[in-house]
Amino acid sequence: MLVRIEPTSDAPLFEQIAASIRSDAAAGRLRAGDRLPTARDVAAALDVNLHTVLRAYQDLRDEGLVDMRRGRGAIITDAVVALADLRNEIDELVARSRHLGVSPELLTSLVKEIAHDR
Amino acid sequence: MLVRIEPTSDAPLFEQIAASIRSDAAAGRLRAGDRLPTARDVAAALDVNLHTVLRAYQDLRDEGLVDMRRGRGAIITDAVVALADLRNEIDELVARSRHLGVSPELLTSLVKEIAHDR
DNA sequence: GGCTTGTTCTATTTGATATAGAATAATCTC
DNA sequence: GAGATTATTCTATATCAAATAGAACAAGCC
Repeated sequence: MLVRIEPTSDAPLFEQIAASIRSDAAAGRLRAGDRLPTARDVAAALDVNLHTVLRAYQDLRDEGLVDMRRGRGAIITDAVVALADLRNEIDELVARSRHLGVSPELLTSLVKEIAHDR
Repeated sequence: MLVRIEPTSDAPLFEQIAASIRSDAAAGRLRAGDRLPTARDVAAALDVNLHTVLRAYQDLRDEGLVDMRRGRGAIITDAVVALADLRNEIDELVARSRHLGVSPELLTSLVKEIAHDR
């Protein structure tokens, strides 16, 4: 499994790392029970600090996508199944939003608000 | 029109202001051509800095939801129509996501990534 | 001309980001 | 059980972006 970051992107490193893994999960390239590479390995491979990778992993844990334990590493949870199910619907929503001329920023902001309300 | 902020929320003020207006727009409480209260009025009413309100307004402009010009103020664009159309679909996606046990954070992150990709 | 309104400039404070080192505790392997 | 592995926690620091703030400016309106 390969974690990718964009050196030109202005998004924080830890967000890029998390996004890379989220993306793989939603695309079906990661399955429940799969182990992520250890934070130390990723840090070495990308030449970033261990804490930066762990911050990304912890965000993924907060989202419920991975399970973490010391000595064992980070493991993809069952949430990945639901995620793959949702993926098509998200694609459709994004496509429809684009067709209506609604900007990605506006769509994203609204989904965020509605998802967190109540 | 009433702009609301949550003093207890840890979300930035400008985001709360933008969210309040976005929410009104998506719910149909704002229509194309409607004028937002002037930034100075909102700043006075909420007792926040003028720049904080303008930052919120400028974000809404970047999203395409309002049109701004000096001397005239901030006016809701046609994008509000598409937004009301999308609202139901977003509600459904959020409901389905919740039913599948996917956290709001994970859903939001994924929508953001998919909407901004390509 | 005078008022209103967003825009721009400069400045400061606060918080997030990223890095670093070291100690710790749970888990696995042999 | 011994040792290695791995995430966790703690302290610390340098850098950069976010957020707030005051004042002057320029476009639009009556």
